[in-house]
Amino acid sequence: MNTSRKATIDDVARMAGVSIKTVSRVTNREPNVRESTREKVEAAIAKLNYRPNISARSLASLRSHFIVLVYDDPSPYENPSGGYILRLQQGALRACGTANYELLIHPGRARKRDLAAELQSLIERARPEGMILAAPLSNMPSIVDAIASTGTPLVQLSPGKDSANRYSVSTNDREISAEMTRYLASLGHQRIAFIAGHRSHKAVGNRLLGYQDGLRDSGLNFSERLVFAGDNSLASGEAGADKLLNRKRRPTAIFAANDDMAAGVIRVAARMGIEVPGQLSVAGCDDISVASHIFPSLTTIRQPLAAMAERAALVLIEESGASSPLRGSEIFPASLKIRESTGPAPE
Amino acid sequence: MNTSRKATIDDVARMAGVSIKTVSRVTNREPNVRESTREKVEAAIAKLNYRPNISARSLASLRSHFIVLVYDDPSPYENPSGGYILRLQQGALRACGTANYELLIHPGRARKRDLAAELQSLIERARPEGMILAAPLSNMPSIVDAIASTGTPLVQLSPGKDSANRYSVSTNDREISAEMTRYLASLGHQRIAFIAGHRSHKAVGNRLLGYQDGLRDSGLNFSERLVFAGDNSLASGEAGADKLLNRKRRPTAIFAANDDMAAGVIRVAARMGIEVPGQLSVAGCDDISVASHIFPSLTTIRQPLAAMAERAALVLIEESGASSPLRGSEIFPASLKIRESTGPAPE
DNA sequence: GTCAATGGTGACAGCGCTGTCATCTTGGCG
DNA sequence: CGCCAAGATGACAGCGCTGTCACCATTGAC
Repeated sequence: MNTSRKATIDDVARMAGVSIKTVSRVTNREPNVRESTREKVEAAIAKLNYRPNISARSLASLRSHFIVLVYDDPSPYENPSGGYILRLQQGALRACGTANYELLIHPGRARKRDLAAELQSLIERARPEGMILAAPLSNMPSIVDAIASTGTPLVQLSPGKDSANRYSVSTNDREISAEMTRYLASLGHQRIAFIAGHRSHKAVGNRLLGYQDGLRDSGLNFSERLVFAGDNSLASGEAGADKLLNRKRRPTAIFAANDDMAAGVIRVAARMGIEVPGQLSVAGCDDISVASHIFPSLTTIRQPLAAMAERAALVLIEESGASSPLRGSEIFPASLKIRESTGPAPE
Repeated sequence: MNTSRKATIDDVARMAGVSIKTVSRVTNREPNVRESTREKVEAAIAKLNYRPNISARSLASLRSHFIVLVYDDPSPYENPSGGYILRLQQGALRACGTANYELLIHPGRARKRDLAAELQSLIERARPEGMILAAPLSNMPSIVDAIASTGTPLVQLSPGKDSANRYSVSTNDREISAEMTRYLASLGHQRIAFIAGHRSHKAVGNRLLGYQDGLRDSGLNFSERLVFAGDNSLASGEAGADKLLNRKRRPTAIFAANDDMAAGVIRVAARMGIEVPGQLSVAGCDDISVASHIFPSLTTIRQPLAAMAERAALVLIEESGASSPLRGSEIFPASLKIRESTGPAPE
């Protein structure tokens, strides 16, 4: 439309016949503006197509109107299946969109020594109003402390210790993993193996506990020999499957702590000519896109990632300005997603 | 460390015994600063751990020091495999990182009527220095024009018409698709089917042309009957496979215009008991994470998406401030990624 | 009818930086 | 040794907005 200069608050004020402060009050929904005045101002805003300049606003108010989502930059050889992060982004963006905030995404490399310093620098330069920290970064004390020390409100997307002075949004990993295990047991499986994830990922650790709970609930014994220590990667899932499926009494079900590893199991089974789910049931966790794209499609656990991230962003936006540090925790329950890869145990 | 007030340019100037303008010169790498002065200032910057405030800088300079990456928000039922976008993000972020820029990601819904208005509003509020538009948004004139009308530098991540006053970074879709087709022909395949993508996606359209080129190069005839019109989704790949594989003389190779559809073909083949690649070769395009996670892993075309986005960001950063509008185009060649899903034609 | 209490509004000083322009140095050269 | 151009530096006015505080206009209580 117009390539000319953008309207400023002065233009609006002049047109509406009020002071710029009153315009500011209207755009910020502050109280104490007479209805008729508000309407005049809003008309001028509409006519001029005025948008407050974000930089000026941030500078003047010390509120930047944006938050940062930080996650571990998935290195190509580790976990290229981006469903996880994308869903987090979607959720956070949803919250930002309705509140007129912007989202800065910031992939950090957990392996990098100075990620903490890097984040501090980002905070100092840009002054975000809050940060959302995704797992596994959210489990790393050095990162968490670095952010906390700047006073930036922080929401961790991982199980939080209630004691801590933090806010955390997480899912019921342990309970839902127990449920998955019980589900497999209810199909008649007696030897249910588990491929565990990387140690540093706390949520993934909880899944092992849930697996054990589920076995106990179903009257099955836990055996170390049915657990393989993976590292979240497809390759480690294949390695685990190789080992577990070549045992003399092989498991009839394998529950992997994430979908990448479960996909690895399915690949090995296909290569070995083991029918899934006829001879082997496979379950994963996370419901990343791969889960529904492979054959047989993967029974898995769907975490409400987008909802969790949305909530995290909302907490930051709402509490922004509050003086007391954020604390508390919320659990968003996950659900089983039964697909093709699980079925009754073979005779 | 310090929870106290952040250092400002005044603090640095005072400590270094120079004016704030000189500090500004140093942080912006402007010429005409004596070496010894520069060192004094840098020492002060280091000691105070000073970082220029982004908002203040944007406000004063009208340069926001950030660029926006806009892409079509993948609706859950359309293409949940985020490898595409994630790789674009990685590339753009790489360029931003080295240049000390920030990246704002902005998923828009192509289906939404007012995406153009939404982007204009974003531009007016935040004044990005440039925008990177990913396909298929980059093919939509309404979007492109809306951005162009604001004067914001724009790089399209899709084949550009040379005539246009735009900058585009794209890949050699047509040529590489021809190469894939020739590769399949070289394996002895005579009936090579093609599952086309959604019309609106220009790059995907080019792949059909490439397929035809490849057939011709290999002395094979093109037949409409071997082409199925998909829509980029897994489901449409399954539908295409269903149709193609139930023909009396079924194809021995299927080349799908993207990996989601190729994954669909593999799923259908597995369900029908057709061996891949023994009885059917399958090739995809994009090399999203799914490609390597399924069994058999997918032969596909790998586009240098990250490199393309990195280049796009770099163009914007470098040209930012230039008065003449950005124009030109670059081609980043893709490569075949031969994996398990293709093999010699059956007898 | 007077006086507080409250609601509504505006003047003005920054927020931390960069652009402009004036001023002061320096070094090269006749 | 003096002069001038180029190099180096600083003073200062904003960028467009919000926070503070002062002020005026109502209103209701007495």
